Amino acid sequence: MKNILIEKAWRGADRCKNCAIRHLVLFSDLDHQDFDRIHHPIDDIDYEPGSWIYHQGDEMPFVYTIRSGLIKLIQHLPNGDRRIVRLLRQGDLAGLESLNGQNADHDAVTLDHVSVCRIPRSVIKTLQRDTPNLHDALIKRWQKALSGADSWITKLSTGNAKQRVARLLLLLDQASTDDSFFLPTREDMGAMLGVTTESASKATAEFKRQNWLKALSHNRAWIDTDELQRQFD
Amino acid sequence: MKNILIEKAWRGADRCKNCAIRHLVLFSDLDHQDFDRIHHPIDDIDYEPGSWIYHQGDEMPFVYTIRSGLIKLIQHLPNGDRRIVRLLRQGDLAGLESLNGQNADHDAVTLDHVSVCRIPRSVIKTLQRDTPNLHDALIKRWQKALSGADSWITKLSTGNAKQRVARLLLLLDQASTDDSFFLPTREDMGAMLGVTTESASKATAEFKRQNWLKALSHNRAWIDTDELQRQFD
DNA sequence: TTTCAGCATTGAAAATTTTCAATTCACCCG
DNA sequence: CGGGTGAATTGAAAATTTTCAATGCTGAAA
Repeated sequence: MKNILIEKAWRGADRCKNCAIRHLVLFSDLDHQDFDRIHHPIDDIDYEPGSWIYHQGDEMPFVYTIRSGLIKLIQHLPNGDRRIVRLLRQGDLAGLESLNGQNADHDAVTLDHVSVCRIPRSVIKTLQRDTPNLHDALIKRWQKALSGADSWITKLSTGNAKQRVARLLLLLDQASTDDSFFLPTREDMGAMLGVTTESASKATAEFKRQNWLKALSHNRAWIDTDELQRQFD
Repeated sequence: MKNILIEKAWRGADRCKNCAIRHLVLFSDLDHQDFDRIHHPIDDIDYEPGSWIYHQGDEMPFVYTIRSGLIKLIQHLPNGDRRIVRLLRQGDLAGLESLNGQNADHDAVTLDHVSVCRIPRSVIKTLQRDTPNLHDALIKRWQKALSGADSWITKLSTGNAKQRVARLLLLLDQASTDDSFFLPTREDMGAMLGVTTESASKATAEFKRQNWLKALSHNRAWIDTDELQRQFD
């Protein structure tokens, strides 16, 4: 049994070396020698849309590199209110707080089909001791998460409902590689913006009427970025 | 001239060794040998209330450990709107983004009398190469900043104006060591909560009428935490 | 093809927030 | 002690958002 696990571990680290998106993920700067230090299984996992990766309060033995797809981080208030506080996409890390031994700060829920690479905390800890490159990579993730959180406050939690929806659409569009982008449900939009589902819907519908937003296939949309920017900046 | 600077540098590092709040600041885990690596001046600086420590967009050659006092981080939107996105207090780091070579993400403005310890980025970079302890300390600061940002979103940017004001007061009270706490201006409260100055004022005044909030000396207040929690949680 | 379930949209009334214009308050200064 | 200044508070009207209920739309299942 032990052998099987170790075998799996090595396969895991080997996969990392040849990972197609390695330049985007956590191990981009490691060299071959570094990989040889990894003695714990790193697994690729796929999730259906709407899957819970972990729950707020869970113990966190893993950190997750997102290979593809979109994840929402939900935080609950004692009174039952909840906000989506961040979206994670390719190259981001979910469960950063595990590295400090903390329990999960959020629910992590997939918005579409998501593929992650699940890394035991112990692997990070081990590598951290000897590979400065990993430090830098981690610091960069932390920095990115933090500036994401800041702009979530200034862009998505400030101004009236239409402004917020416009800024959310612009952010989603900007983060997308092609010219369409993921359009969340109105309920999720509301939870991101701190407004009701109906308010999110009213703003969205208004933008559609103005032809500033066009729904394409399921969950995908296009926007007139210039016009939205001009109107709501 | 060079000698003067180096002399100053040694004095700086020496001060750190004997710093009264060293357990709270960035260098808590360094040993004597580590301090000997510091060859750049670390200065103690005091600021009057309302001083700008740096401006959004500034190049950032320093990171600042807060020894005492309270700092607001302000972020501006292109349209001129602005939000206070975080408060920093003893032991927190301002200008984290400097460590990635980025320009300042915020204005940092003192709310009361503030004393900081200004550390050149180069010192951190140098120490980082050789002292794993500093890594951990940095990671912890980042983690704290991030979870602060998250709860800013869920607690201070969600719900109606009264709820937000109540949660802000509870946070300020909780962070305080004695039984009074720093009560910001209504304008700053508004900028923290994403509501107008008047809305912040109306909620605050209402709490005073209910005797859930009492203004003490200038800028200091007391709250009935149980009652505020029960009412607005 | 029809039906159904789950979103999305809409409308109207109620509630909240903003806006704008006074006051009022607290404190500093001469 | 009186005046003056900046912040805080208040009130009323306008604007926005929520609430609640109804209706529409779309894709998947039968």
